[in-house]
Amino acid sequence: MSEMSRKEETKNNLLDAFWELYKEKPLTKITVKEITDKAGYNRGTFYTYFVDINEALEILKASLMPDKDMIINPFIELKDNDGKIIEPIEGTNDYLKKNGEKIAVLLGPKGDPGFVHELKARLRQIIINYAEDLEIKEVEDFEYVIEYHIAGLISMYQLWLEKKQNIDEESLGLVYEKTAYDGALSVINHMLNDTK
Amino acid sequence: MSEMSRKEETKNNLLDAFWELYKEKPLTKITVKEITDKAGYNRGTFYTYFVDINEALEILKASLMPDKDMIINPFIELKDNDGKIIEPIEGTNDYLKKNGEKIAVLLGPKGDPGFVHELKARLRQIIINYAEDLEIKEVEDFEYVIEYHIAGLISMYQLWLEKKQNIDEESLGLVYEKTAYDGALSVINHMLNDTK
DNA sequence: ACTAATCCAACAACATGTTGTACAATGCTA
DNA sequence: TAGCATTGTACAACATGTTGTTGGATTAGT
Repeated sequence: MSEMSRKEETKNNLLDAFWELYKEKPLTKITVKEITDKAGYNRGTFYTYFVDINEALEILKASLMPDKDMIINPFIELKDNDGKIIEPIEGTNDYLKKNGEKIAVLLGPKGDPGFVHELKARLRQIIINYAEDLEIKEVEDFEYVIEYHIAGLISMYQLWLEKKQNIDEESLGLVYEKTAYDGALSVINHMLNDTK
Repeated sequence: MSEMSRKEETKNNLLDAFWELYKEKPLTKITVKEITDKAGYNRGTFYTYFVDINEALEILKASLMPDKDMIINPFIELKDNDGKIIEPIEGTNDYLKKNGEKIAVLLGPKGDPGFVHELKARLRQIIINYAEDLEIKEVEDFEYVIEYHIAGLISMYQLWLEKKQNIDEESLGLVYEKTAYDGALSVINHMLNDTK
């Protein structure tokens, strides 16, 4: 572990305690006293670091936001003009390894819609910037396709976590690829017609 | 307007007032007093109808949940074995017309993740029931494809509302169809390669 | 190196606000 | 006018946000 001032340490302890509670119950039921009790501080101390509980959550969310330079790859496989998949950006996997559990909670049914919203907006922006470099024409339309795909992907991943990984990662990957490249409705119709 | 008992009317007034506040600020900052002041009742009256603010939200959410017999169509166009699109269910449009604004808020960045989760789960279940009647094989895989599509569609719709309908409904419909039938990544790659 | 001045994280205590409940008094409406 | 719906009021329990104090660490002066 790296050096840490007392200030930083206390703040982290408070955030950790808050997170433990956040995993268990809705924001409305969490009190400052609970947080500080759990972290082992006086209630007043909380207010030297945060103006209220909401701010604590905002700080947590911000710390989980990916940098601009990360994360493209697990969400979308961009290909260049020759059809070659653009290489994943370094650090993405570390990011997910470190924050995956928390992110899963925020994406889940007790999670935070603001987080999901911001996350999607960022990913969209990253991809759109890339597209603008290529002087793409139908930018508005493009944005909607991206949105559809990002949301679908996040949600698929979230469902997988919720179902306790009931299928293995490879299978999920295959389903994902088929869906994303052939079209969800095509795949569905195909599956339906296979039955007869 | 239809007949309404005093009791129903009061309850509705309280729910309306709550909704006005909910649109503006997070649940944690809303107090019972604010609600009853806005609705013009005594604070105690609130407690004859709800045990707490959370319950008020739950009731609101429940009132916006689509019946089992509705809503398939705007989210997915199921086709039968001959490729004919199954007819939309009656009442779906009325439902969206009446509740669209509220639903948009609940799906949005200040919305409720539980609502989104429940909504997706219901839609998934409706479709899966349908699929099981047809004795479909790969049920697990099927579920993920559905999830991807529903989430993508909801999110696309939500973005459209957020962008104040910056493209017209027909265009959105076209983008949607192309994406859902040809695959988001295929469409994206196609758009990118069109630039050069 | 020793002391004094300063800083500042953490705390206890306080004032104020909110919650949930109770119950008698008042107002509507059928 | 009888029966509910709503009000007004009060209360205990708890939560919030602020203030002034304490004591250990950090810095500055000699």
